[in-house]
Amino acid sequence: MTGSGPAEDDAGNADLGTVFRALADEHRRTVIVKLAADGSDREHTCNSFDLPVSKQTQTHHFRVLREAGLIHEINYGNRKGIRLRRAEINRRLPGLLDLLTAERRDTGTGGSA
Amino acid sequence: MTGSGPAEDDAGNADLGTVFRALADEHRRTVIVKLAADGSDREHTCNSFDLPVSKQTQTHHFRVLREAGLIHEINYGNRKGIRLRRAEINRRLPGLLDLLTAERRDTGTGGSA
DNA sequence: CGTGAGGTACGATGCAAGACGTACCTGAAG
DNA sequence: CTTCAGGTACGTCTTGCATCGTACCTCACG
Repeated sequence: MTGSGPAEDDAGNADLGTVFRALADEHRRTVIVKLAADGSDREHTCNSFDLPVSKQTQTHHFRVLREAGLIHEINYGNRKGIRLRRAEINRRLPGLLDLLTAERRDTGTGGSA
Repeated sequence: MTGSGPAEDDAGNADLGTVFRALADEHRRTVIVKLAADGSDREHTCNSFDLPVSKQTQTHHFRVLREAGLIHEINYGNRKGIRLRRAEINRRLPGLLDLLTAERRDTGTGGSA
C-alpha cells in the first residue's frame, strides 16, 4: 500500500527498538507530535517545526524518523515535504501516536492524576 | 534503605524520552515483555529473564527500567524481586504494554500485502 | 565466623548517536 | 549565468550508553 513510496520508504519493517530509539530524542518527538496534532496527512516543510538545531542535524533527524517508518520524505529537489505515516503507524503500532500527543498535553500538569 | 522507600520509585514522573530510551534496548524490552506476559503482578527473580549479560549489566538494566517507572525493585538484601508497574503504566501510558507484547507475537510475520 | 551466591558500586572501554563545519548539489528568481 | 535559500554528504568532536572487571556488601547456611 505504500504506493507513492518506492524503496526508500519501506521502513514498515522497522522493529520496535528502532522506533523507540527514534522517539527517544526530544526533537524527533516534537516533529511527530506536531505532525500528529495536525490531524491531516498533508505535507509539512522542515521549517514548520522550528527545531533549534542546524540544517545538517535536521536532515539527520528526519532520516532517522524515515528509517523508523514514521514519516515520508517527499523530495522536490531543493525543497522537501514531510508527511506522517499515520495509517501505517496506527496499523503496526496502535496507540503510539496517542501516547505521544497525550504526553504533550499533560506537560506541566504535575498534579498526580 | 532501598526497601520500601517510595521516593526512589516515584518514577511516575519520568518523561516519554526516558521511557522510550529504556525500551529502546532489546534486553530491557525482553524483561518488560516477559513481565507483561505473565499477567500477574507477582515478583520475578532476575534469573528468570535469562539475559545474556553479566550481573553488573543486569543491575544496570534493571536500574534503567526502575528509573523509567516501569518496574519495582524489591530489595531483600542478597536477593531482589522485580515487579511490573502495570497499573501505573496503563494509567500514564495506556497501550504501551500492548505495543510491546504485540511486537513479540508479530515477530516473523513480515506479510506485506 | 567462614563460605558462597546474589547484588551493587566504581572505573574503564568500545561503540553508537547528536551536533556542527565545510563543501557541494538542486531548483527558483533576477 | 549568477545569486540565493533549502538540502545533502562527509568528516569530526563530544556525549551517552552497553558492557565488563575488580572490589565490596548482604544474607543464608554450615
